[in-house]
Amino acid sequence: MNTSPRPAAQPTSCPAPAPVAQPAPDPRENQLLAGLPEAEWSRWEPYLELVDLPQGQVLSESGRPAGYVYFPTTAIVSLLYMTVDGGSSEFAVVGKDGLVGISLFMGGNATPSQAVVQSAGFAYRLRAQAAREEVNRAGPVLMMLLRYTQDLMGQVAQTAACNRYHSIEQLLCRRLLLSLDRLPSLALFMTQELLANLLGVRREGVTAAALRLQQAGVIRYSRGRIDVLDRELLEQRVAHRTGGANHEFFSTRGAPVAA
Amino acid sequence: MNTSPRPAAQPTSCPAPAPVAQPAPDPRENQLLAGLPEAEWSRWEPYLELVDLPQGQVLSESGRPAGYVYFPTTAIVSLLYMTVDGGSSEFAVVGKDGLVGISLFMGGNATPSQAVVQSAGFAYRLRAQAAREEVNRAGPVLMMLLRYTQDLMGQVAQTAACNRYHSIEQLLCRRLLLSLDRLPSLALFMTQELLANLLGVRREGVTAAALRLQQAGVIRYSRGRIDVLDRELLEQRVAHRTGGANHEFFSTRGAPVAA
DNA sequence: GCGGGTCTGTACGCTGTCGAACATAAGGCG
DNA sequence: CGCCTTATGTTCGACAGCGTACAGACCCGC
Repeated sequence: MNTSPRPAAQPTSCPAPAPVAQPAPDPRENQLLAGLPEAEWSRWEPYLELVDLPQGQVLSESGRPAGYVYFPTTAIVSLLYMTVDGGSSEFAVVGKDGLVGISLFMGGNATPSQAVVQSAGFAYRLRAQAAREEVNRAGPVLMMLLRYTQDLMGQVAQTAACNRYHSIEQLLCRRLLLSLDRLPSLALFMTQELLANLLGVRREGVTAAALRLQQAGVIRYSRGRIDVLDRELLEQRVAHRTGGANHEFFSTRGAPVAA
Repeated sequence: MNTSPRPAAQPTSCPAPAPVAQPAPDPRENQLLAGLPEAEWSRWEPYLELVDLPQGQVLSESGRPAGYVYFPTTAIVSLLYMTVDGGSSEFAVVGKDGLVGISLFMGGNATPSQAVVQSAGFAYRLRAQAAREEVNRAGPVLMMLLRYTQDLMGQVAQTAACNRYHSIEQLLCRRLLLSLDRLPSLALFMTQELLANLLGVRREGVTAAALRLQQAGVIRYSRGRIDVLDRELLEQRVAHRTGGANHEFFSTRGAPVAA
């Protein structure tokens, strides 16, 4: 049984991925923005505001309403479910494939969750009010929102299943892939401690799993930097079982994110 | 590590709760229908069709599109995430508080999930086409849908957290409460085998936990029937830890569904 | 009332994860 | 260069949950 509350998975200031100023990316690197019809897009463009999100920044909290909807391009955001004792558990990851701030459209009581920037980078944001108006038009933007919400639901459901069936190593592999899918490079910047908090396991467990992965030539890492050497192996390991059946999952996304 | 695939959590034909014909309930026992403004309601009423759902019936499957949206009144439906090896894991429970068939509105690629009637009872259903038209009006119905989707997302996220942190006994307590919240009585009709499949644990684990609960006077059970004797105790046990902290969760719903 | 199917209880060995405490290594900074 | 902080590696005992196998108990139908 578990005992002490897992610390909320936030700061643990990682070595900044790149202290150099990155070029500001095109808003339409975000796949949702890219998918908008021309009409909606031209209406939106003037309102989109570029922001540079540092690792650890909290974009929205359960209590107070967030003022913006964020469309990440190079940033990656964790959605965390908060426990009353201050712990947390990641239930979804949002990058250039999605948007942060669904609850703004949805109304209703928000869940006790937090959106925290997990990997520093850029995002474009839109004032909540503007976003809501767009929804009321019931046009393509609403459809986009609904479609994404559906995807997100799938990701969360899968997370639930993974949390039930997967070993630490599998959880780790899946989590690395989730970040990998949303970044251009093969380098991830997160400590084992941070990963442990996101996954809801002990840091030692992550260490052990990471060691195995390194020895197998899947990854190489050192002090907060993880280089993925062989993505295919990573994908295999998500579904790999020693004994009998695998509880392999269907992949939500194009690439075999597996589970 | 896990090994053999958990059997999909479907039939295991339970003793039918009540072979007697129940009186057909008012559609507005469903809380979503009850919350509709008069105008929408009168437009809908003619199209609502009462159905008596037997335990085990599959309302929607990942592949083929479901033809109806269901609003349960006395029935309870499990949403299951399917693994490739035929196993399944419940990620949400829908009763009179909700609706089955969100994906109909949402478009996009559906997740590999299944909606299975978990507790026999009544529901009102609406043709998919009619439902979709209603959404396009962008009126109160859409708002209702969005609000419920938000709630559901919360439930799924909580399930993910529970699956990570909770012991079998806690999972069991939570699951009983989820059903209890959606039924009028204190009697549940589900075998330990079925519960095990829903929770993604071994049946023996459920047996052990159920024994403890019975000895503590929380429940009484026999061959597929579970009577809740003390709901408060049940709620306490969800958050109860032997050792240190609890990872107690916030409750999504009015009553302290806890976690 | 007898048989067979179903539901529940029990036992055993095994492994993964946990909690705790400590050891080593790699950078940052003065 | 040496100190200090942070990240990673290691060890140990404890135990929850797993897979397997089987025994009793209850219900139903013949």
